[in-house]
Amino acid sequence: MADKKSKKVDIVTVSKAARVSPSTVSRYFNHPELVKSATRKKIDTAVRRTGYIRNRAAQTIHGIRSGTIGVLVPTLDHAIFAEVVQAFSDTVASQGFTILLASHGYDLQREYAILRKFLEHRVDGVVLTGLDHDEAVFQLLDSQEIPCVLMWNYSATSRYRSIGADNEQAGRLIAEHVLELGHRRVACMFPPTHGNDRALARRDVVLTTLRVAGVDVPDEWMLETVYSISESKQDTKRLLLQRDRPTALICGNDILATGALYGATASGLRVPDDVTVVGIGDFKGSSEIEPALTTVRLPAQRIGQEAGNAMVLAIIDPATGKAGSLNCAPEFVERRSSAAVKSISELIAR
Amino acid sequence: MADKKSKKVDIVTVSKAARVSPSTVSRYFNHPELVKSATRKKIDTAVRRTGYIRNRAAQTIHGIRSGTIGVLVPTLDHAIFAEVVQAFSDTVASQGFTILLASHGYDLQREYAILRKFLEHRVDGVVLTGLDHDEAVFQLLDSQEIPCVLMWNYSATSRYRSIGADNEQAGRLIAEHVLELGHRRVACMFPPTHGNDRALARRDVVLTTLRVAGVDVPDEWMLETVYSISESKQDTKRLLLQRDRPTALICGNDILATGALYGATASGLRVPDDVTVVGIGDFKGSSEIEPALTTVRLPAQRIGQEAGNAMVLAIIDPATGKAGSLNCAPEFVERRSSAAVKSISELIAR
DNA sequence: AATAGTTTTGCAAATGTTTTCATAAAAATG
DNA sequence: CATTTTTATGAAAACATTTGCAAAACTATT
Repeated sequence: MADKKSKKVDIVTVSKAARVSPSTVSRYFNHPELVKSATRKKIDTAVRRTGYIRNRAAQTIHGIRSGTIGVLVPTLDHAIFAEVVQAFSDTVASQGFTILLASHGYDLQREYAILRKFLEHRVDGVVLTGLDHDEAVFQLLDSQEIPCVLMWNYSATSRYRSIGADNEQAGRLIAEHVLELGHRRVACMFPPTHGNDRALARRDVVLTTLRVAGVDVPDEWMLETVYSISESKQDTKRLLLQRDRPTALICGNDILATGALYGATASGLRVPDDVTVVGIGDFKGSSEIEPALTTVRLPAQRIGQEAGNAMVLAIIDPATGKAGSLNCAPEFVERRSSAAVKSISELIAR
Repeated sequence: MADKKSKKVDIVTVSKAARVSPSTVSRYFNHPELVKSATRKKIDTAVRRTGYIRNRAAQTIHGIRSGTIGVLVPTLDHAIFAEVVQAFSDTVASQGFTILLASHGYDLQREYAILRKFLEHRVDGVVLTGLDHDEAVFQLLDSQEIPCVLMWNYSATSRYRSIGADNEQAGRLIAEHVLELGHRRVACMFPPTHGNDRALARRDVVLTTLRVAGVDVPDEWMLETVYSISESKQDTKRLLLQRDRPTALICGNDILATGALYGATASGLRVPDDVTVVGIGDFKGSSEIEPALTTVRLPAQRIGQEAGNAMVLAIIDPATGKAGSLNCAPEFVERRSSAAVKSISELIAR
């Protein structure tokens, strides 16, 4: 099979080989029930002999769906996004869709450019990460009337349908846990919030929750640390080596928390006896690390699936598909890295 | 901008708005130097006013490149693949290409189906992961005369151009290190090798290198463990809790090694004093974990970039672009998780 | 101002499909 | 067996572009 002088084989090549008209070949693919089974057989062998592969580009200009979905993430380098994308991709692939993937590296200008490129490819739908986007992005989306879902974060009031976890809830859960354990001297470590509404939402709510409970985080305990285990390990060591150190460290995500755990160990401190460390995310490995990390689970896989299903529905049935946002609720997970303050150390600290 | 009754705006809508012919609008995009700057201006505002977005599908049927590259990985759920894909994507994006991404989950049948789908979309090139693929896949590729690179692994004799690291070399490096440290009682932990030529190559060469040095790995020390920190932690605990335990554990990748490190800690053993643990990969976090992991670096980012550059070159200049395979050499990285056997424990063991 | 040369533009054909409509073939009905 | 109904096929138009060619509009040269 698959020779035919290797010159471009199109639907008319096939139709000649099968001695039928091009229309019939087209029908063979799109409405096989309309073609007699004898003809079907002829075409079948012709397709095989010629090695014909359908040309979706040619279909697409007839207003037929392209079968692609544009997925735009900040980066794939954070395992958590990779996990979401993987789940999304699997879900839509089972319905025959392929994803066009691009990342903007937290640069909102690039996001607009990439979106345009997606639209040039006539994607059937678009998935964006997070709630905040450039106004131009939203306007472009509006003008194209194309299904769009904002994945990863949830907000009841998002401009487009959002499917994801409520970051405020996640932040509140972890802050409340730390408070319940009796900690009053707490430090925070969050990633840079520029162009990152997830991190911003989490940080704000953590701080507010603490403040409401009468706990203020001094500036020098308010760390802004880039998403990296090594940076976080460094910063944690610096933080904990001071004589006047916090009894708890709340990290904006589990990567930072992992680095913090390593940093504490490297400083000769025991977690949770000397210091409590908590994260947000429940990434892979968070449950296995020693000590296992107390965190809040953001159900990445479920989010990817739900978003995938929602997207496919919106594409194949735009009427029904316009349903609302979906909160894949974060869930507090208590493990070994957090413990109640020791009354003695608390006393000494005063 | 961007209204125009929101009905389909195509190149003729624009041409009418600008009072020129469709051909001129087409030229404006494809050969701007051929259109007078006054006309260019007119078209420019018309495009803006109508909110026109080019239709790549319509271009593609003229044999013009689609501007997409199909990328096929086993899964995105392994951070290392995500990293490679990210680097690849960034590299080709800077040249105007977008990637179509799909994963086959180590199922070679699916790989063929996905490749076909890529070809239906008329991708300009295809990237496959690893060296081993179904014969049907290669034949399809042959018949389509489409640029293809095998990413992640290197082999001088691969059927298509391969750009990646030499896994045998990686395996040899780590095995030799363990031997040099004087270990004779060594265990191995590798992922299932079915459909995974990377893992297979590594395991084989590790075993051979050991055997040549007179070290045989008994069956019960030959662990097959799924790619997962928790599984690996479990299996390691089981392995190390036996009274008769190895002095070194060679892991097929850093994820397994990470789990092994946790497992050792959880068993109350110290690394490297009680047992040496080494990995392959140098994943993110491997240098920060306590103790820092001795491993072999597979330069994921570089591989992604090189593959991206090679692919773009092959697409825009098929003549020159046919260069050979590229070995992004693995590099031994000694850190804290490995140490020479203690003579005493060695004596006892004998 | 006429001519030649150059730049800019438009017309029409081509690209690989799908789809509507009409016709031909087959099956069902009397 | 003739007629009607149903089913299967083909012809041609449509889709959104690009491009080769020729005509038109400028510029430069005399």
